[in-house]
Amino acid sequence: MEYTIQKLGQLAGVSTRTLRYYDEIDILKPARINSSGYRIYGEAEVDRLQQILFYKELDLPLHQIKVIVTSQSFSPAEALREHREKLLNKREQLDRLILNVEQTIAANEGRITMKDQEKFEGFKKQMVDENEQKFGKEIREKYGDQVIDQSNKKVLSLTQSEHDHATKLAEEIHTLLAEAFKTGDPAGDSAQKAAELHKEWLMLYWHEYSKEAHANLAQMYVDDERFTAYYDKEQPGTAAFLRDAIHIYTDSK
Amino acid sequence: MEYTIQKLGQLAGVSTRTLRYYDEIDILKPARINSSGYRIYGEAEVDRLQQILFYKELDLPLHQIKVIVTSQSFSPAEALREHREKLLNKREQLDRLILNVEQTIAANEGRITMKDQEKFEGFKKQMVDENEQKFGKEIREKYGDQVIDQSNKKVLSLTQSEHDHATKLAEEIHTLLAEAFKTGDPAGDSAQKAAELHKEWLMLYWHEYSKEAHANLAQMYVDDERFTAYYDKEQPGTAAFLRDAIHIYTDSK
DNA sequence: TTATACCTTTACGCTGCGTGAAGGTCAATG
DNA sequence: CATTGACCTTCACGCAGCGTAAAGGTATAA
Repeated sequence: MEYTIQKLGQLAGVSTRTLRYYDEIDILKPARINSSGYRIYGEAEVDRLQQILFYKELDLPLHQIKVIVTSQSFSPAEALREHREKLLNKREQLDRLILNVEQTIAANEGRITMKDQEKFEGFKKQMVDENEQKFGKEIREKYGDQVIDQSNKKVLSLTQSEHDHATKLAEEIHTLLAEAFKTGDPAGDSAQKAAELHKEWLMLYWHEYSKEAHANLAQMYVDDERFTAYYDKEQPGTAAFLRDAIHIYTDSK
Repeated sequence: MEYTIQKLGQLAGVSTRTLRYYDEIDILKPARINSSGYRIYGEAEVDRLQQILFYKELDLPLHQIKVIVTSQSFSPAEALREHREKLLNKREQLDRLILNVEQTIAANEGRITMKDQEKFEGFKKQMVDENEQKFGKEIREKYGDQVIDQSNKKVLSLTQSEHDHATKLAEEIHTLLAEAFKTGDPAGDSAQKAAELHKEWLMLYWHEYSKEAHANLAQMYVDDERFTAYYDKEQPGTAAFLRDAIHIYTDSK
């Protein structure tokens, strides 16, 4: 059985333009060209087109489909698994997006309040930027680009309620820490509670938690004067106290 | 505070190319152009850019964002709600896709078995095409384009297991119907069971079920010789019998 | 003065076709 | 036999949202 371009198109449910395009990008060539220059397709081409359409339904890009169908020895399993990962990521992202859209609708009938949403968005970006400027190079050297990029991405993808949560946590930590500092005991209840909240706070920004990283960060609070200044603002010695509390906390777990 | 293009880009986390593009499509114009032809942005532009980026995070297309930010009176709520619908559809589609990919991986280590998958895909398309050719015009006139397009889309998006299910159902219906026909009683147990299975089968292809539509279809089985031929193939009178059974079934519900 | 880091416009590239335009071919019809 | 209509062909632009040169002007510090 032989098919002209339109016949094949009808059979498979694709346009003639699509078939010409597939010819152009060498993913499906006609079996032969007749004396008038018409494209003639045979059974083999029908089979191949069906393969192509099958993978296309799985939303694979054509250049990948090309690899799969042109090298018959190639195993599509790995490509599909990889593709599956991408789809899962896409869905996660989509879920976040939907949540954000819904929150926006609910909050303001869709209108951004300059005082809130905008500041919020601006704030997140500013935060990432500031962090980059302040600590970018050294932290990137220490932890590698990937870790930092992931963290930045996580910050930017925080929803407003998550961000509010982080802010509240930071306040609680501050209060608790001031209280604990008075007792002078980094192993005490309030100090340990502060360390735990600090871990919770961290997990909003880091994509994975480890005791070691947490302990390291605590040490950095003392080593780096920019951090020290932040924590010692009201009570000198608070940064060191927090470090001790965190170290006791991470050791005890 | 005034910003050059790069400053603004850094502040907001977008490329200079993006800002030039936004200028080009009239979505964000600089406050002024200085004597050297440089774009100079002010606070108002920062605000506007933040709005734009906010909506962009919600994945709205730029032309829609343009409408929202250029007409300050316009309420974004409806646009967002509409957008939300699209996102939800997208997620549904994505879920189907993931399921299909996973099934494919599980079934064959990703390789298509020509005898199964291909036939399957081909079959679905053939089915839709055949239906279009046979009944397209009259059914479209009767039920409207939308209903038919939706139904066709649903058929094409069936997963293999759903399709297998449909096939099994069709077989069961046939067997049951032949059995019931012998009793001659369309209100009997087996005939009513057949009608119920027929409803279940239908719901795989129709995007919504109604008793009226089901009853109408049953009548069509008798009125239209193409259907009648199909059901009466082994036992003349089966189509009418099925119609009666379905009518009793839909009336009793 | 020169290096370097900015800035400008212009324009092609990417994906997967849809949609003409301009022009041949084939089969049936007046 | 010429015309009609339904095919076919090859360009080639358009779509979204920029990335990425290329080619050249400008600001600033060494």
